[in-house]
Amino acid sequence: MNDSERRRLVTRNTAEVVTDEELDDLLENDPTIYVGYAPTGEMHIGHFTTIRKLADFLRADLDVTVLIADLHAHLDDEKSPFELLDERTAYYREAIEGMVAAAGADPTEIEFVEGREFELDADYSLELLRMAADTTISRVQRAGSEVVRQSENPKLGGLIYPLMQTLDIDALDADIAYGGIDQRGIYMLSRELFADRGDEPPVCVFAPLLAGLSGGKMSASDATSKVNLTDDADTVAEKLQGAYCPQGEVEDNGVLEYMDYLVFPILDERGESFEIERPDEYGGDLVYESYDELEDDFVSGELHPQDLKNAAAEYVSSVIAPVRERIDTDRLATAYPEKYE
RNA sequence: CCGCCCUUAGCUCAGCCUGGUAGAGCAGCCGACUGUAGAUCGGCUUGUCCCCCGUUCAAUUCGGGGAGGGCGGACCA
Repeated sequence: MNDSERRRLVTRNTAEVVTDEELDDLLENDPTIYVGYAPTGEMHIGHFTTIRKLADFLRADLDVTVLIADLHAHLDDEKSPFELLDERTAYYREAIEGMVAAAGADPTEIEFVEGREFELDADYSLELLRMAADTTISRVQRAGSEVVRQSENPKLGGLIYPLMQTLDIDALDADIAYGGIDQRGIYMLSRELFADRGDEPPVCVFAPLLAGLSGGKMSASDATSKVNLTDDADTVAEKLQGAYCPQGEVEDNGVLEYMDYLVFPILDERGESFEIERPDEYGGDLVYESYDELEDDFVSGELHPQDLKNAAAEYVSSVIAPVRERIDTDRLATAYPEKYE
């Protein structure tokens, strides 16, 4: 595989790369890339869009490491109780493997690591303390503001969080730090801290974040604003039916984003097209080979939101189906006892 | 260790002084209107009033204790 093809695989469907030049340099060798997920709430379709890209990284022949950041899950305002860390870690790993497989790659090629395996090592702890001694509260707060839960009475844990994430890059020997664009603040701080220590800063690749179905940002607490990986076909249809989707508008349109970032990339991989059934009175069925064609028709008014929603629900459901089937519901229940009695 | 303040609907809070089991805004849900959703209009729901004990016919309200949280003081050897 030549460099430009690798580059295309690594960067397609991303929100930002910092920096392009540094990435090019790395791709001349065999770079390692890592992404971390804190096993907090149930995984949803937003995770799928970032995880789907891991398949691209594997195809580009990168060394992919996935960190299940168990300590981070607890450190961030105790989103996960300490006692549930093991169960949630197991659930996250299983779900992530399912998503990678659903994206057409082999999950066994990924190296999975858990935070407690190395974040408690003496040298890691020492570096953490040295970093804490040298970093102001406001800088860390600002870096983590998009990721760490904000509250009136923030815990110390939320300040340690970005520092540990920075040390993880080093500890896992990652040349590239990958994550959602919400991670940008933390990784930009990481790059500065690396430079301060005289180390080579990581290249950062950011995935776009899916908008919420109710318009605006996706909210973890608003169940109707996102599709869960365990949602069945009817639930998916119900949620998409209720989605904010103004005719002809692309802005804040969650339904279109689902198509762009999730459905079309996967259809692409399978070599399938997007087919919309439409009553004759409205013009009959439609077929799209690419997202751009679909967006054009939507903007022009040729494609009505209701017809899009109907088809979108089916495709979204079919895309998450393999993940849904792979998730062990008993494990899910023990990982979230307050939700599944 | 000491002092002061806070804890009421999913969220932000009012009510408590002058006891009679509670309200607003937002959110949410339903209906109307659009071939979707939203916006708009109409309607509706929601509560161990942090816990325990006491006073009282009656406590969210008064008294005592406790828990959780916040702020300040003291200490700076």
